[in-house]
Order: sequence, then C-alpha cells, then structure tokens
Amino acid sequence: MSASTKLSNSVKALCFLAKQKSLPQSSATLSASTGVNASKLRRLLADLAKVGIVTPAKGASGGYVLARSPSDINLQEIYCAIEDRKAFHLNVASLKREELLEPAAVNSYFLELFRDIQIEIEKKMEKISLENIIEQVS
Amino acid sequence: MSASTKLSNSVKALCFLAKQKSLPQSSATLSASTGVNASKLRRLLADLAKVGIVTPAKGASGGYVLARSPSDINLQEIYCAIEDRKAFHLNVASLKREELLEPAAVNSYFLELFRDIQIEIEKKMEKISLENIIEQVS
DNA sequence: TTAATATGTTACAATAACTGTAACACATGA
DNA sequence: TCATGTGTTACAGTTATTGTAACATATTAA
Repeated sequence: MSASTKLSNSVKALCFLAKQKSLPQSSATLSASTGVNASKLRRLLADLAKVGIVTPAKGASGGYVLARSPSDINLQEIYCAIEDRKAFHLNVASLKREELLEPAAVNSYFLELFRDIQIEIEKKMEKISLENIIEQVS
Repeated sequence: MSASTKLSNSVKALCFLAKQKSLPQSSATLSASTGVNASKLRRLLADLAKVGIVTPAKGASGGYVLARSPSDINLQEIYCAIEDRKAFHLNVASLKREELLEPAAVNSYFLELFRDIQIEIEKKMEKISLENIIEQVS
C-alpha cells in the first residue's frame, strides 16, 4: 500500500470509530463501513495502537476504540505511525567508485532538499486534526 | 526510476553540461562523468530537450548543450519535464458501490490535500536554479 | 558519397515491489 | 470451554521497475 493510501484508509477507519464513541468496533465492521480489507485494517490499526491513537481489545465484543479525542489526534501522528519510509525520499544510488565526486555531492544536495520538504509536509500535517477532517467530510 | 532519482540524475548531467559551455557532450561522455547509464540519460535529456533546457545535436561531434544560462533554469522546470506523475499523489481506490459516502469524501479530502502539498513542493523547487545547485555542490 | 557517430525510441528479460487474501497462534470475554 | 478478535506471517498473482541492448533516423566529417 502506498503511503497515501495507508493514510487515507487509516483516516476512514478513525472517522468511523469517532462516530461510535467508546463502543469497540471489530476490523470486520470497520471493513464493511470503509470498504477496506479487514486484514489490511488490522495491520494499520495495530500500528496506530502502538502509538496510543486507538485501543485494541481482543476477545468477544472486542475491537478498536479511539484512545483520545479527535481534536487530540493529528495527521502527522497517524502518518508517522503507519509509515516508516518518508513520503519524498531519495533512492541514493550507491556510488561505484571513489571517483565522481560531484555526482555524489548532487546526491547529498537532494537528500537534504528532500529532507527539508519532508519536514514541511509533516508540519502541515501536524496542524490538521482528525476533528478537522471529520468536519470537512461530513 | 523514481522521481527523485530522475531529478538527481538529470541535475548531475546538467551540472556537467554547464561546465562545458557550448561544447556538445554525448550521452556516452555524460554517462562516464555522472555514473548514470547512457541510455537512461538519453531518455531524460530527450525530455529536457522538449522543454528547451538542453539542445540536442545528432551526428558526429554532436551531443547535448545547455540551451540557457544555469541561472535561467530552475528545479521545478526540470522536475515537470521529466516527471508526469506527481511526487505525492493519492492512489484513489475506485469505489465499488455507490454506498460508502464518507470514505469517498475522505478520498476527496486527501486528493485536495496532496494537490496542495504538490503545489508547495513545486513552489519551493521553482526558487532553486541550476546555478544555485552548482554553487552548492562545488 | 561514405563511414562513423549520435540521438530518440522501443523492446525485453530479470528482478523487485506490491496486492489481496488466507491462515493461524495467541488472547479474552461470555 | 467455545466463540470472537487481534496481531502477524505467508503466499501466490500481479504489476512496476531496472538495466541493457538494439535499431531506425539524422547529421557531420572526411
């Protein structure tokens, strides 16, 4: 799953959880409500549980509950929880020889540039709360 | 090739061309100087030629020449010339049924968000000229 | 005019990445 | 104790990516 799809699918599930207050919703229910495969959702929600965005409960009448208020959850948190790789990252080709110094410098230049861009994207996402999104999609 | 690698490889070649003034450099020479496969370079440079960043010349003693001053070439131009797809774009899963309205709204929300992010990235790249990069990597 | 040199484009096999789904160990509650 | 759920792994089918080669076309030098 691409980073953007994972983010989108996660938010779909979280929006649904937000509407259910503290009633646990199983991955099967969430799958039916979001159209996303239950197994995929479980993988996403497991990551979101690790950083305390949702609380999982096993066993009968178990499922997932939003661990915090939607106003206390932002996109950057979600993004970082489900995605270890960066959104815009450079595949630095390993240099074959010690020669070609300038191409190596170009690689370094782009590594830095993309890191800066990444930081800006995350700053932008940090300002967007789950509550904001719920307001806009309803 | 990923967008970032294409961008990096293009800039490596353009930096080399900038140093050669108006002496045409063949893809073979550029390959030796940058470490990038000649065939891949030709594909990139063909795209850059279409938007007037380089001028190609076939035949003996042909090759590529920078068509403009490095201060007149910016990263955004290069990026758009070589990459049709967007850096941060959403794989909107085609919705199966007409139901599931909210998930569809979440998709739309992210489409817009990613478009905004894309625009910001391009604005940032627009401010970076080839001359800026050459100064920094030398 | 001829031979050498270049680009631009296509093809292709090899590899890697992704997708969707199933399966199952482990945990928990009724 | 049994049904229900999560968390994780596995896997086959498909799709992208990669690196390279090949070749038609064009142009220059001699």
